[in-house]
Amino acid sequence: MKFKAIKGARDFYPPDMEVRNAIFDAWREVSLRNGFVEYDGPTLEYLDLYTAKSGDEIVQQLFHLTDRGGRELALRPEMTPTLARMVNAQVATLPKPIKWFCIPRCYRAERPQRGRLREFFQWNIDIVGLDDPLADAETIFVAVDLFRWFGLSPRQVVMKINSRELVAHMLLDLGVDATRLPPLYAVLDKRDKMPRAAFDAALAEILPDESVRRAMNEHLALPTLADVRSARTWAPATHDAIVEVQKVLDWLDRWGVGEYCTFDLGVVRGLAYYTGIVFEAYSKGGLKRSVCGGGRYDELLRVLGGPEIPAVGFASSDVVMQDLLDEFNLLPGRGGQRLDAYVIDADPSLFEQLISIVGALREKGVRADFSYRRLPLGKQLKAASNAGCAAAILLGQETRDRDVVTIKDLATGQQREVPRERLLAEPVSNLPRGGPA
RNA sequence: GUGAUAGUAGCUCAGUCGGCUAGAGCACUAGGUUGUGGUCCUAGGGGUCGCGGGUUCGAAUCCCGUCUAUCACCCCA
Repeated sequence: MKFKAIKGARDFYPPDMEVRNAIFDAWREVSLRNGFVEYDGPTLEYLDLYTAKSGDEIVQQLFHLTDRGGRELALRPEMTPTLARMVNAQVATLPKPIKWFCIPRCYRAERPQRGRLREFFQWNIDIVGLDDPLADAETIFVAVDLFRWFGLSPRQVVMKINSRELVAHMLLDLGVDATRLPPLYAVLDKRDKMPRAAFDAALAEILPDESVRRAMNEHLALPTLADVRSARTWAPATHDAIVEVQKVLDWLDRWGVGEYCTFDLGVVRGLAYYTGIVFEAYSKGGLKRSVCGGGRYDELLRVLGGPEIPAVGFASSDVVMQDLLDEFNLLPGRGGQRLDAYVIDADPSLFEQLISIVGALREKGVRADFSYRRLPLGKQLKAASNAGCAAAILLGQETRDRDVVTIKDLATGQQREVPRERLLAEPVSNLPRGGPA
């Protein structure tokens, strides 16, 4: 092959498109049924939108170009800066809270791996303008609601919930210097991925005081929120953070998804801008990858030139979602095209009538097709089956003599005659199943 | 961007101590079948063995480079 798709990009053949659409449909339906509305923005943005948020290093990790006017542009690596820009532009007039979702195509100039490509789709859910644990809880609920949509059980996926604020205040209470927190988050985020010795070494570099390290390791290993609460006498700010996490967990219980959710002090997220609740969903199967992640980012809109306005949200990629569904055999079947009716002539002399009937059916919203070649009846039926069709409509001698057509249910093999006029007047009620959606 | 492993038909793979026109299953196309499909039988198309170079009388097979994929780093927005 002389020409290939570029590295880390995918071709979507019709069967792949079916899977992708099934995931998009789920994302869209779940978003809508939770009260979110869809938005979108440009794929290309000014490069500084991303450097303002993430610093200059980000440039190495995204595709960027200079246009003919000398402007530095970038293919969007994520949606949040665009969201912030759009919200900031109309922040005075948008009714709050803003509940928006988006399914953007995004680009990252990284080395591709499983679950991680250079071109991918992301599902983004954000609530802007509501500083209340209820918003955090609802955001998490939406992610879990998607798992339920696909039939994923609490035995297959888990939503781990934590709070940056809680971790921060715990560490301050335990004697950690405030300036050490950001580098600590980065190390803590990788705790499960690195060997124990490497973790200890990295930790010792940030926290030279061994007694502080020991206290931290002890307290961060506490399995439940109740354990944390009773571990020692915490400062008021720490106590407030505990109460806030408890509220989120209580709301999720009340919403009926408590079984999916668990408190986990190990989830801190690598990103610098998270300010409160953070969460990550994981497969409980072999897939050792986070399938969606997010949290509260109350500073970001201000950093990007807007007012101080609270926000919480998450993102999840179609690549990881597909891997997750595949792992549990929940990918929708690749059934081929869906047709309602395949119209067949038993004799080439009926072909012109066939075309008229196909035209009339299509006008009524019936997904109808036919064979271009005048094949024997058996071959046309075979073509109907291969097209994934519910019904065949046969035109034959009976059509010529009595103006009736024969409708054959391709699933059961049963067939019956129907006057042509009746079929065309009420095609949906005369066809075995399917019909316009 | 760094390192490791792999690449044979659309898919899953056989074939390598270097040797004749490179194979199978599935899929695809056609026929068996002039008014009844899914099964079955037969035949066919499809490969510069990822690409380029080297060694050799001779390379799918050995060597180098490169591309792509996978894995570990980096990063994970």
